[in-house]
Amino acid sequence: MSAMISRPKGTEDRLPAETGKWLQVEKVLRDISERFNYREIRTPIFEHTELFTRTVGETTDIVEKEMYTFKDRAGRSLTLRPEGTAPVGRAYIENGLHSGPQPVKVYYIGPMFRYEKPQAGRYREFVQYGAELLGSSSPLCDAEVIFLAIEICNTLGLTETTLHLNSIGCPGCREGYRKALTEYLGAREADLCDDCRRRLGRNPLRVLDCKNETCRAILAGAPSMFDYLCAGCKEHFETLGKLLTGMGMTYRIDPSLVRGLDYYTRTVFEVKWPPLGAQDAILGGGRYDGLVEALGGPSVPGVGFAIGLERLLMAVEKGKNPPQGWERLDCFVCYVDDALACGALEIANRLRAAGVRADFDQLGRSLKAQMKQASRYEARYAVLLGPEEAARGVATVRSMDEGWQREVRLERMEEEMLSLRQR
RNA sequence: GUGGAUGUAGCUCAGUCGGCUAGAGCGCCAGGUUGUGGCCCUGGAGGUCGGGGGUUCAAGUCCCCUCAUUCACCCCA
Repeated sequence: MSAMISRPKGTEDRLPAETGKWLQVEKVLRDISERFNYREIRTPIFEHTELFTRTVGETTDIVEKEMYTFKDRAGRSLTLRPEGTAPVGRAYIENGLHSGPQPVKVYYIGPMFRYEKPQAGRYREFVQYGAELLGSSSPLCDAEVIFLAIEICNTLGLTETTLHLNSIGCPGCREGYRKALTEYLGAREADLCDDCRRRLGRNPLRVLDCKNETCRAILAGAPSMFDYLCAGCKEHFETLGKLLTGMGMTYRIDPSLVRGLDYYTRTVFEVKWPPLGAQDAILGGGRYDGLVEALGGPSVPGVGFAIGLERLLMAVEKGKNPPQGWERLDCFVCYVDDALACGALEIANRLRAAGVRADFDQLGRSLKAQMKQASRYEARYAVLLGPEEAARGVATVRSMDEGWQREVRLERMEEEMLSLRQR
């Protein structure tokens, strides 16, 4: 045997035993999205690197150290997408969706890639579901998108979630706040942790969510973003709050919620599910009014969020109605000697054509072993085909659950299995 | 990038103070029943003890290095 090749760090094989659960969760996501009138969009897995450096931000962790960037054979710099919003913005412009009816409401499900050190709930290849609403700056949209997110969680049985909400203002008022914060922190620079001293020069807002104790103490007296919000941003935030409350939703205003992507404006939010442990944010999102323009399109606002499906699935499995993810086989066709293998294949194929989930032995095993296999597939029924029955044009149908068995004419087999399956 | 934990059969794990040919349960294959699954019984296959080096008469066990996995920090989904 040659040396074994293992999967790359931070990736996962999804085996048949679990893909059923994924399909179930994905189906819920699609159904709810369509009900909210979001349509699926599929964009490339890789994009020009600049798409992300321009929108996500040069100083963010994602761009600084987490991107899978490579040169193709023609020397172009490409990047495996680390997130889904910028590609949607690009596609929106490139396909002229801004010239069609607004708003544009889309969702996606697909793999994202970030070069991080893996741990529980964090992978280098992970799957995100995302919903994006472009073309309106109304807080109604923020509210709808957040409601959609919570609706997904509730439908999947995740009721103990907490919604964290904040406003980071527009570029205008954020600049004022940034100055004030930089000034305040600059005066206390010596007491900040190493990380925060570095952040101070590059991206001072990031100091806000530092967990270091002394940094937190310093931040307690720091100026608050809320005092610097312009009239428009303030009104937007307050209206959103009223809308959420009106929909019966509870949320926590969390001034430390900053989010690690530069394109966010005004609303940012996160939904956490504490039982998950360290990586307990199952979804996050916000408003991005400058994104489309930054990509060379018209000035079009947008708002959206993304769910990490691995985390969502971990939570759902710990939650109230975990997906079972395995469907029983309807019928396993057994044959008594090799000469009848062809007959078994024919019966199985006829059942399949009739819509019955059917299989038969392909290893030439003993009848006993075939029955065992039928058990392993959790088949509801076994069909036994022996020489005597074959000669008489019948086969034995056995209920694997109840143990009874009876003869059925071969030409009636589809009909019989279909009606048995109804029970 | 930093720190901790763990690497023994397909899976979950025992393996004492360094000492025979490295074990169990589950799973897999076969037989017990020449045409019948689950339960039970019997047998079988399956291991470079992550890899490399060192100490020793002797290493799964001790030491060093390395790789991988995992958890946490950072950050995020």
